[in-house]
Amino acid sequence: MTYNFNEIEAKWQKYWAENKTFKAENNSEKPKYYVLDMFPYPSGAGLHVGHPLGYIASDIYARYKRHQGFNVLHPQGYDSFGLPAEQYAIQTGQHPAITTAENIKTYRRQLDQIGFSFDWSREVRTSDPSYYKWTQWIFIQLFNSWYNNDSNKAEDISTLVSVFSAEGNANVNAVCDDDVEAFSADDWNGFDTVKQQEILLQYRLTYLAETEVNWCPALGTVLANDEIVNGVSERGGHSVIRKKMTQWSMRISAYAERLLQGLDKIDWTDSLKESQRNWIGKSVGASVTFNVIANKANQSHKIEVFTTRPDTIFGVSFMTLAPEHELVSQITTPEQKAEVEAYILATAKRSERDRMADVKTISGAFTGAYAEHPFTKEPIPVWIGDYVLAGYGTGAVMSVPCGDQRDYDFAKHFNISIPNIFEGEDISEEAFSDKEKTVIANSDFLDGMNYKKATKRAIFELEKIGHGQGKTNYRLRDAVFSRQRYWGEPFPVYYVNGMPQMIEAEHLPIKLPEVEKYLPTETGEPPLGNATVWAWCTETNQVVSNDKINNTTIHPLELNTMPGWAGSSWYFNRYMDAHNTEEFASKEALNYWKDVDLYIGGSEHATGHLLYSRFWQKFLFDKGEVPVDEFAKKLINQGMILGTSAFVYIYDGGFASKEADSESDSSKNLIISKGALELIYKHLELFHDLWKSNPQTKAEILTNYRIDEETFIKVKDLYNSLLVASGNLGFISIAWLNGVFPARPIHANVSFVNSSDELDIEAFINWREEYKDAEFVLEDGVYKVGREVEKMSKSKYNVVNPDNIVADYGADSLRLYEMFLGPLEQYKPWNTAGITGVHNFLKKLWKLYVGEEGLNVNDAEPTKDNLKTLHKTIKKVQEDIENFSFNTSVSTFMIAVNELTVQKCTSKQILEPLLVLLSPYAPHVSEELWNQLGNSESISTAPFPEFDASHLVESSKNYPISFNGKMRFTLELPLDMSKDEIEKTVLAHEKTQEQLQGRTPKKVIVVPGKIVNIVG
RNA sequence: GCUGAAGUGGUGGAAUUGGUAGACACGUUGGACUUAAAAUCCAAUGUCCAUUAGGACGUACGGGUUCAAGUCCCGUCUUCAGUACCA
Repeated sequence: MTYNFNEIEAKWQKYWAENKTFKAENNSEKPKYYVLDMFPYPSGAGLHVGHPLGYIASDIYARYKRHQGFNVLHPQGYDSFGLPAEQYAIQTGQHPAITTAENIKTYRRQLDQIGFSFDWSREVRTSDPSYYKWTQWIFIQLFNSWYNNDSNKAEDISTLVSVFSAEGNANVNAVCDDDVEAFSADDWNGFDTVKQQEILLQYRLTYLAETEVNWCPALGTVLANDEIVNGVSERGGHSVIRKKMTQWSMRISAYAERLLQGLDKIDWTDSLKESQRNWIGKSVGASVTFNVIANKANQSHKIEVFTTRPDTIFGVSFMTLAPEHELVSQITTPEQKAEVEAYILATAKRSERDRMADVKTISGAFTGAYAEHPFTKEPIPVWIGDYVLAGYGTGAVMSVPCGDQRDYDFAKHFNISIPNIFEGEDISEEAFSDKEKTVIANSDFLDGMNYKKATKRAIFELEKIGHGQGKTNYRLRDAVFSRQRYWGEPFPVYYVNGMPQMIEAEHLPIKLPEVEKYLPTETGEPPLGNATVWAWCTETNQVVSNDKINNTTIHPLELNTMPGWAGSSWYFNRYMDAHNTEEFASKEALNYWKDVDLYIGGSEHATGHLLYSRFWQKFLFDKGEVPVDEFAKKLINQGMILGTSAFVYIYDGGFASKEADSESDSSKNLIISKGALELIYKHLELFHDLWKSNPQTKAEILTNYRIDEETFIKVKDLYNSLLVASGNLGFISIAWLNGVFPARPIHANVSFVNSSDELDIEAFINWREEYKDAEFVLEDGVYKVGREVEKMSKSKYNVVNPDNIVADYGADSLRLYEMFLGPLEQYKPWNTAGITGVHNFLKKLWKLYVGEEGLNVNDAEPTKDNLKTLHKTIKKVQEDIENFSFNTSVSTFMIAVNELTVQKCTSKQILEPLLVLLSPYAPHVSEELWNQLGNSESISTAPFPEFDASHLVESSKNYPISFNGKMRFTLELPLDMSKDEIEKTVLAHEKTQEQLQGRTPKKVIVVPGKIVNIVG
C-alpha cells in the first residue's frame, strides 16, 4: 500500500465536514480558547501560497489546543465589502454581490482543500444584511453617546441633555469639538430643536463635520493619500484638489489615552505596539498664549502655541507659524506682505512628500509682526516657516533656538539671536536638547532648576498670569467614517432640516439599495445618489421611493456608505454567536468566550484595523455590551511569503550580416542561458578578439587572458554555439562590441522551471508566441534561468497557486512546507522545488507504519531508544508550538521518523502517540493512520502525549575537549564522574598529550555535562 | 531623521542560560538499481591548504569582555518595514 494522499485527504475532509468535528459549543465544561485569523478579503484572484501561511499556523495552534483539552473556537469568514468588487462592477456592470459570492466560493474551495479545522457554522460576511444590521446598530450607539472625561468613559447622550437643561455646559468635562460655545440652562432650553441638535453633534462619538479631503472631480470621488501620485490620481492621472466636505467622523481621539494605556496589558508584538504608540503620539507640555503687539490698525491678536518644554520659555527669541495659519494674513505688516505671500504660494506648490523629504533646506519669511513675551514683555519677531505643520498642535511654535535643533538652524539661517538659557552648556555649534542634563539659567524665577522642576514652575507661573496651562497633546486625529462608494454598509440615517436622524434599531437593517450605475452621479453625489428608492418614511418605517420625499414624513436617506474598517472592527465578537437575530451576540456567549486568545495576521493593519477595533471594543465595554475592553490578548504577525521570479535573457544587440556590420531585427531573438551569459560577461574581451580573429596561439591566449585550458574550451564552445545560433537566425554572427554585451532579462513563468532552474523551452515558447522562432543558447545541454526574490505578483509571473501544490503533493505536504520555510514572523521566499523534502518525509512516515502487506504496527515492547526518540520529540514539539516556532518542529518530526526507521520500530506504544504530535501539522495522514491503528474516534481530540523526562536520562556524555577554546576531539565519559576525575582522565588521554606537545596546561576548565577546555 | 526587525554555506534555515557553528531540508557531485528515464536507496558536500594524518580561516565589518562569543558590551555598515520636521 502506498501513500495515496489525494484519496486520504478527500476522505478525511469529507469526514470532518459530515461529523462537524470542529464545531465549537458555547456551553462546555472545558476551558475556552479562541484562535482567530485576520478577516480575509475575498479577491477575484483567489489564494496564492502566501495567503494560507498564517491560517496554517493558527490551525496548528487550534488543533494543539484541542489535544490539550480546550474547547476551541476557530472561526472564519469574509470581509466582503470593498473596493475591488465595486471597481469590477463599474467596469462590467456586474452586481458586486454576485462577484463577491463567486469569489467567496473559490476561496472556500481553496481553504477546504488545505484541511483547516474551521467551525464553518459560524461563518460571517460583512456584506450580509444580517451582519451589517449590527454594524449599523453599533453606529447608532456611537451617535447616541458622548465621552465624559470625569467618569472617563462613554455615556448615553441623554445624561448630557439633562445636564444642559439643568445647568448649561459650563461644568461639562467632555471630549468635544474645539469651538463649542458656552451656554446656560436657560439658553439651552430656549434653543430650537435644530440648534440643540447642532450642539449635541459637537459632543457625539460619531458626528458630522466639515473635513478637508482629496477630491478628484474627474473620478467624482475622494482619494486616499496613497492613491495620489505626484499630485494627480494614481488611476487615470486626473487632477486632485483639497476640498471641504461634510462627512461622518469617529471621535477616536476621546480614547487616545486609554488606547495608549491599554497597550501595556496586551501581549502584542513590540513593533506593533510601538507603531500604535507613535500613531497616538502623546506629548505632555503646556499651552502658552502670546499676545501680538498691536499694529497700526490697532487690532489685538493672540497666538496660542503648544510646547513640551515650558521650562525653556525664557529662551524664546522668535515665533514660527505654519504658512497656512489663519493669523498670518491678519498680522503681516504691509512692508512684509509681498514676501510672505510669495512664500505661502511657494509652500503650497510643494507636496507634503516634498516638504517631508527635504529636511535640509531652511526656508521662511518674517511677517513684520511682534509678539510679547508673557514674562519679560520683550518683543518677539513672528515668522512663518514650513517646518511648522498646520495639522499638529496649534500650527504655531514658540521657537527656542538654544534648545531645539530645528529652531537653531532656522535662527542661524535668518540671523536671529540665540540666547543661551542652559547652565554650563556650549551652544555655539548646535542646540542642547538633553532634558535630563538641563539646568536652567538666565531665566528669572527658573534659574538653577532642572527640567522637571522648571517645567512645573513655569506652568504654575503661566497659569498665575493667565497665559497658559499644562496640556497633553495627542497626534491621533478623529477618523473620517464616510465613503463615497456603493459597496459598503449604508448608514441608518435620514435627514430632517439638514440634521441627521437615526432610524430606530428595530427597523434595521437598512439594506443597500439597487442602483443602475455604480459611479457617482452627474451632480457629484455618491453612487447611492443613483438609487430611486432611497428615502425614509417615518410613518411606515420603510425605505420608499425618492419621489415621495415631502420633508415632513418622508425624508432623504444618507448617500455615503461606511468604510472598509466598519465591519471588521467588531467581527470577532460576532463569531461568538454568529446567528443571533436579537443581539449582536448574546451576553452568555460574550461572557463565555470573552476575547480572542490568539490573533494572527499581517502587520500592515497596525494602525488601521487594529486601532479602530480596540476603539470600538472600548466603547462597547463602556456601554456594558462586552465584558472586556481589549479584544485580543495575544497577537502575532506572520511574515510575507515572497516569490522566486525566473528570468530568461534576451540578447539586445546587433548582428553582423553580409550587408552590414551591425543590424538588428526585433523578430529575431537570441535567448541566452544564465551561465552562458555569465561566461560571456567574464571573458568579454576574449569573445571580442575571437570575433576579430586576432591571430594568437592557444598558449598566447591562455597567458594573455590568464585562463586555464578548460575555460578556454568552454569559451570556444560557447563562441561556436553563438555563431551557429546567429546563422540559424540568418546572420553571420553577433556584432561583438568591445566591452559591451547588451542583454535584457524578462520574467518567465515560474511553472516552466524545474528544481534545478532548468527551463522547459517548449512550454515557454507556447506561452510567449513572439519567441517561437527564437534561438536558445544553452549550457550543458539545458537552458538555465536566473532567479531573484520579489514580491509575489501576477505581473512577475511568480505566483504559485496552492491548488497545484495540493494536487501534486497533497495538503499535508503544503502545510508542512509552509511551516518548514522558516520562522512564522519572517519574510521568506517560496521555492516550490523544496517541497520534495517534506513530501519525502511523509512518504517515509507512511512506510514506517504501512508495509507492502499492510500495517507494520504491533504490540511489541518499545526499546529504550524508541522511548528516547518519542519523548525528546514530545518535548521539542510541545516547546516549539508554545513558542510558535513551527519550522523547527517539522525538522524534529523528520529526525524522529529517520531514527525510528533506523531502529525498525513497530511498537504501537511509540507510533500511536507520534501521530497525535504530528496531527496539528499534517492532520489528514495522521487521521488516516490513527484510524488504521484501530481508533474509531477522530484523532482531533485525542490527548496530547505526556512527556516523561526519565526516558531522556543519559549515563554518559560525549565531551568536547577544547584547547584554548578550540574543539580538538571528543571523549565519552560517564556523567556521574567528578570534576577532578574528568580532569585527570582527559589530561591522561593520549590525544591530550599529542595536543599539548609537552607543554603544561595553565588551567583546565571542566563544566560537568558540558565541556572541557584546556588552556596553555 | 526617528522607531522596529534583520544580516550565519550555492539556497531556505538550526544552534537552550555564553559551552562541539552549519541540525533538518533543497541543490550539487559520485555510486547502486534500470535497456533508459523517473522514482527509490547509499555516500560526499562551509572556504582554503594537505596524498593521508591533519591544519588554517570562518556567523555583515572594526574593536572589547571571557578559559570560551553567532549569542554579551561599544562603534560602523547594509537590507527590509513603519513613520511624524510632532514643537
